[in-house]
Amino acid sequence: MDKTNLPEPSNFIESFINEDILAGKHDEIVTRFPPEPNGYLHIGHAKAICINFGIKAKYGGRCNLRFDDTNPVKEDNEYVDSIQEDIKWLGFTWDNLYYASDYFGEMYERAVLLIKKGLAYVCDLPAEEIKNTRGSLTVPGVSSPYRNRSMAENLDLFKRMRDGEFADGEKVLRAKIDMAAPNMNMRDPVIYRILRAVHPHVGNKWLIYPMYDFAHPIEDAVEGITHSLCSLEFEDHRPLYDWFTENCGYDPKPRQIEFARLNINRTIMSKRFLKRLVDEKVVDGWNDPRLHTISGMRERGYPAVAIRDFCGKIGVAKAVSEVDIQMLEHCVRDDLNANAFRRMVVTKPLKVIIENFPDGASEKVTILNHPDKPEAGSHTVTFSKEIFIEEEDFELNPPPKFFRLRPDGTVRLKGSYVIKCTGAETDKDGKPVLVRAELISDSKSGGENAGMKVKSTIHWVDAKNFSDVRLYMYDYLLLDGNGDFMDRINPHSLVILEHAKADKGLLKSKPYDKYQFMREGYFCARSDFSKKNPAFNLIAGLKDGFKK
RNA sequence: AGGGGUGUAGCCAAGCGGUAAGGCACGGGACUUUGACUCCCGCACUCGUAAGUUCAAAUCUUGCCACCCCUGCCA
Repeated sequence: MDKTNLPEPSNFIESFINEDILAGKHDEIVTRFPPEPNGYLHIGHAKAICINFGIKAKYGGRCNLRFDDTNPVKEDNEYVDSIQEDIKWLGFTWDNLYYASDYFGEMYERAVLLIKKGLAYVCDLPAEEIKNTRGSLTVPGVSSPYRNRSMAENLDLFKRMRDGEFADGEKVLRAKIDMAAPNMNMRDPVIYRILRAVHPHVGNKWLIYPMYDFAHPIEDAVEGITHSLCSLEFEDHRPLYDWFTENCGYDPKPRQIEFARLNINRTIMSKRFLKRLVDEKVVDGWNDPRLHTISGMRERGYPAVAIRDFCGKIGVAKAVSEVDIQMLEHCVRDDLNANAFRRMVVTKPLKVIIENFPDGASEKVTILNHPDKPEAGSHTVTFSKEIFIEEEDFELNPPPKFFRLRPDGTVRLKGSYVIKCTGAETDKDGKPVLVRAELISDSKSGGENAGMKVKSTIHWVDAKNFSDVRLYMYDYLLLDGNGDFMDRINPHSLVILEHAKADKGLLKSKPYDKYQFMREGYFCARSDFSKKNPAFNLIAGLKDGFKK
């Protein structure tokens, strides 16, 4: 590493890395993302992924993907597949793909080494007894009666544990550290347990499985990880982590650094709850668009770049915090606004009849796909005597500062004419059901009066040529105080819109399943991501439609 | 005989002895074929708190307060 030209650190982790480089500890910086394949990745994982892969990019180093699969009872290959897909979709490429289970032989050997050093022993205490003798936060633990078995006996017993001579749970291997340590993790932690389970990656090759605290430092050391980044709850484990790398004879040793995990208000990110939502069929699966799993967000139409941008903006620190969901939405809007194709959609249709437009006639109107990027091309929609506008874009008795359509008022139809309202029909409740208007000739885009000033522009759809689509906009799932699930309606979110009317160019095919609209990358800014605007048209973006 | 962490604006977050970056949110204005976007302007005399050291403290010292994590054969 060039010590004279270190990258400017943007957080405390990078400051540590720079210090280590300056101290001459490393030639190359190596990180890893080590998920346990026991669930789908969510936005919280995205933070860890961005940090680890971000360091790789910044320091020109490496970053591995490693499945931390040391507990076969919780893991499944469905998850190893989804995790890879999600990381790739987020835009990252790992240097190597490893499985912790491929190191089981190495780990076994290191455990034997600990026994030979007198630093580990086989304990026959049942789980309950181990718990009882561990002491409490304020009371020291008491030593296991098996703590002083001879090295030869320990070696023999451990080998027989491996060979299947004992039942599950009958014996464990423990590190011999300090039963009186104030740090509970150091009170002779279990490092191997007997478990008869088929492992998704290594099958039934092993009957004993290493525990996280023992396995993780070895995994990191074997791969030459220089900086092992994890979340805050592992701070207490760092002394153990260092104890294992030291006593198992690894050099150089990886350095564990902890950072605060991501919390976002109003969103569920705990794997336990996510799994419950899926298992209890509250949602349709791990990729349900209402979820903030990576696959759910992909399904909903979040651009990957927005998620990366978000992770960069929230920073990395050690204070427990809760980021406002608006920060995420801002990042989404930012990308959509810059890149998404514009399309018009009317979600609550109100019919307008243009009285001075010939019956049965129809005109073509060309609209830029993106207002700032003519190179993105354009699309054509039709205009005829009857159109739909948004219900809320017309007010019979407009409040002050209402700039859209009103009796005798004018408004610009996006990409088309300026119209003047000549009347309206209401139902028995006084709610407008039909608006009459006339267009101002030559006010059409490109026409002589195209430049005429109007207070506002609204979106519309030709009543003769629209696509009838079902739009489903879900809010975030929330938990109530009792931990039971409930749906909550977001003030700026529409829940279910049965029949929206969209300009014909918008959708490719029929019929639409309920999430297709979002999957195809269209966004309704008004409902999904609008800050507050009462009348804003659909910002639509084809997923791959427009390359920046 | 508990231990380990963290407190900077409504929400994130820089800052590491020289007089409080930036983003989100919010408020005001300009612009606008969508009131969006964009662009300006505003938004912490103060950094959990109380003392102390210093010419100078968010930064150093001490006490106190608040919150988070730790007693799985989970990770």
